[in-house]
Amino acid sequence: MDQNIHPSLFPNSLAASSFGPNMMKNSSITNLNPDAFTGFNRGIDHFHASYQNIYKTDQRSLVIVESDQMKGKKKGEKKIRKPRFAFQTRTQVDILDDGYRWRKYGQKAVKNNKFARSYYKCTHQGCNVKKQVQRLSRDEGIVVTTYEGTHSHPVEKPSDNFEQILNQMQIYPSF
DNA sequence: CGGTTTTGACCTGCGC
DNA sequence: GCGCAGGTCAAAACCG
Repeated sequence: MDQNIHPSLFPNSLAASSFGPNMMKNSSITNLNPDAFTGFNRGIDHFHASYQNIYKTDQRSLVIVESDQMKGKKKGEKKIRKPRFAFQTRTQVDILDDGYRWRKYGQKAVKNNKFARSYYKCTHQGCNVKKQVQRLSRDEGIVVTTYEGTHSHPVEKPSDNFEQILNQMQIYPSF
């Protein structure tokens, strides 16, 4: 699997639109630690991640992954390539409020993981953005959130900024 | 009552 | 083809 470090903070606008613009404020690169990917990759290696960055904000660590999707696609070119972004968060809270409204539509047990993965869809009409949330069993303090698709509408709760989101998290010693 | 969560069934891709 | 793993559906339960 490729493990190229992507040079830019956010390669394109998709990241910001997926996470919500407010979530990106106050983020900055302060550390890069490839070792942190080991457990992360084990969890979602079927995504064929090609770019991986670690972002640290305050005491909490975030991982941003831009990934290819559907490496082996069929001859019919009907498959649309949707970008997927994942980040991992050191938190004890599973539900991270990113400003969008989500409806849970599934939950599956993951192999080699004692925690289940949850599947969510954006409830806005006509917006088929999905996300999935999964806690690593090798490090219960880490939650991986994966976004797929781009929101076709503005954030529903613009008042929520990144600081408020961080306030929901528990401070852990990083790495 | 309407929207959301839960949960087992169903589907699909992939490796053997 | 079969079985496994991941992803989705949908009916029932839940909840404000």
